[in-house]
Amino acid sequence: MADIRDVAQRAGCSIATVSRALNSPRLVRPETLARVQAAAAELKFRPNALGRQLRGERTGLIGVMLPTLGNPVFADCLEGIEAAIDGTGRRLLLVTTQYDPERERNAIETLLQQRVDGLLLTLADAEHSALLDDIAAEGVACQLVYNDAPERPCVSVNNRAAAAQGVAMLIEAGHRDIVMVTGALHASDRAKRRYLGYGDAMQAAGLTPLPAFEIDFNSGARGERVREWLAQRERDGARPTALFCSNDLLALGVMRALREAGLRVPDDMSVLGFDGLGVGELLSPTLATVVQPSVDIGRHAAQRLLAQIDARVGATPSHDASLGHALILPHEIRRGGTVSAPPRRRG
Amino acid sequence: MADIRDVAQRAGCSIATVSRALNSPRLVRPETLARVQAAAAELKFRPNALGRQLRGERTGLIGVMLPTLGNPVFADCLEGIEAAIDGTGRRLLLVTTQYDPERERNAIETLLQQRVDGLLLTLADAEHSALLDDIAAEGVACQLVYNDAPERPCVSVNNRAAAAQGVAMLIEAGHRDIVMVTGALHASDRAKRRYLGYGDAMQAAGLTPLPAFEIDFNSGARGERVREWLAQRERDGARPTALFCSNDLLALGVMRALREAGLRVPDDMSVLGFDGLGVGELLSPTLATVVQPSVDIGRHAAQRLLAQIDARVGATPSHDASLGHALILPHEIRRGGTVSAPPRRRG
DNA sequence: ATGAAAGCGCTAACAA
DNA sequence: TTGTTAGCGCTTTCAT
Repeated sequence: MADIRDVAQRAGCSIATVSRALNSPRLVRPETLARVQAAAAELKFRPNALGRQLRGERTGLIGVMLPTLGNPVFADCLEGIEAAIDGTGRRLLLVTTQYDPERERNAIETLLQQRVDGLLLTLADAEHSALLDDIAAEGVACQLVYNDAPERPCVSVNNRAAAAQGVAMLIEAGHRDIVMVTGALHASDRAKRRYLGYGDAMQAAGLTPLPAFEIDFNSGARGERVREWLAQRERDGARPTALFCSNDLLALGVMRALREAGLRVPDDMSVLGFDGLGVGELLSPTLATVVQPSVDIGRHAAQRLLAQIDARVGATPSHDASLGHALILPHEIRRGGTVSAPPRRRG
Repeated sequence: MADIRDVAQRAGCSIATVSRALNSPRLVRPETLARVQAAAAELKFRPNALGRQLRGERTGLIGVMLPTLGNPVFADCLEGIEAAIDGTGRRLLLVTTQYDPERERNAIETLLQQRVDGLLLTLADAEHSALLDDIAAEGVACQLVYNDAPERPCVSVNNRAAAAQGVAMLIEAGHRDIVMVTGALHASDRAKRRYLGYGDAMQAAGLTPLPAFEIDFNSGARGERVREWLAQRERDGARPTALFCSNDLLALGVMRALREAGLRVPDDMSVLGFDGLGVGELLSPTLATVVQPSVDIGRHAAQRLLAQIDARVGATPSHDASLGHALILPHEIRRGGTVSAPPRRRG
């Protein structure tokens, strides 16, 4: 593989000139430029980014850490990120963590070793993460994605308020027995906030919040679990009329379980999701959900990160103060076919 | 940021010893090792991967290029890739191309400049891509993903046979008027092969293959297009009874358009997809589709790539000959609720 | 078991 | 406008 020296030799100039010809063509005489370009082409010279990165101040690398790509909400966000960095000459280093805090630690360390210019992270729990302070201390640009930690640089929706609004919509539709279904609550700060929002809405309507129904997100036997739980509630005469699922994927799984249990949505049970996955609109009935602008979340986070990185040039740390706090994007309630008035009371 | 020299100084040894302590601890006296580790910890030393990569033979970087993450089929594949490289100490450099051949060129060039050890690619059209020969000539390990190019190193299903089998299933169900719906045919070699498979199945049953109905995948007004087309066919008295969509996402969009046009699936029109997206099983009716093992495709491709990379150590090029051809994974027909017998003939 | 020294490929002063 | 040169941080012979 030809290196810059080979090109210099072939073009009959010094390596400095080659470097200039490639990076600042205007600093070199047209004739020389042409010779260099010709030489480079003939030798199929491909600049080694590592050399440049090692030397320079920036690598052009952005580290992205997400829980999983199996949930389209994150894939969508990543599309937004890609869109934002497109044309900036940056590249993405991607890691997924499967919601595992230890993997989060390792991943970040790895990204930092690669000397990324900045980090875009979704953490399992942003509140209790000492990682963030470390990162801040390193002086590496960083934006959280989806985590809404008021005091941190992040881009998200207001999960609590959004959830509350969604549940309020259920209440308005006439529901009083509403249960929130979620993955392991301790594993996600977003789920926790959404549960708080659920509580807010219930109380605001004079209703008593019920304990969340937690099901292991990774378990294959989710349907089974849901059916058991339903049967149990049935026996207790306490079957809810509406389910608020902490995310759309979960909602889809729950709906399937309901179907298998012989319950119709929304006639026997209303279902509300959270995320606003595109597929939700393609179903029939369409999935009612709290929509967060995933692509925009990614896009904005990336834009803020880039601004933060650029600001680091000779700017005082306080200069990017505006990027140091949360950017809360608007959510939206998507009324869908999976929510209707509750069935008339049995008995 | 502390560098290896700082650590050496603090530990009272040379930088060579620090390097050894970090990379081959057994080559250094336990006492020295301890001192180095202590020094590294105290200084929060973080090895600079760029230095190592520039010096060494390998970067540990894998370049991944996919059309989009908006289609879960690729996100799933990426999950498989991640799973395969997990624990190997490699990192992923990710780029999406939106099916744009020019972006493909640039992306690959970029990845090569970063000196990735290997490439995992899904190309718009693998057959007519000179890129691949270039890459092969560079001596960079490379596996195609999803593209089934018999003579290339790739991992995929047999798109033609799989499509034929899916269409055969429609025929068995009693359909004779079957149209294939697809994005721009010229933009994807997979769509082309699936159309060939459609033709195979039709002819095998003594039926005449019909021209494909191509709709712009990126257009927002897809529903409108579908409705127009349907109306047209209606006027001609040639409305098909079944639609074979070249992928599941398209199938979902088409189903929505059908619904909006007042047609019921499967009562008025059967729909068959291709991909086997997980969400397809959650719908009701469940989406009938030709399932490809996306996660496994990714996983296998990554595994083969790693093997190829490892083989490059002092092995003759012919050694990885076994990785130089296609790996065709089994597909599967998922019978779903969106396919039934055709409605009785009108009139 | 450890150290000295030579680069990996590139950029950016500094000189000319 | 161009060339010389000194590294960026690390690994790896080759000595000791």
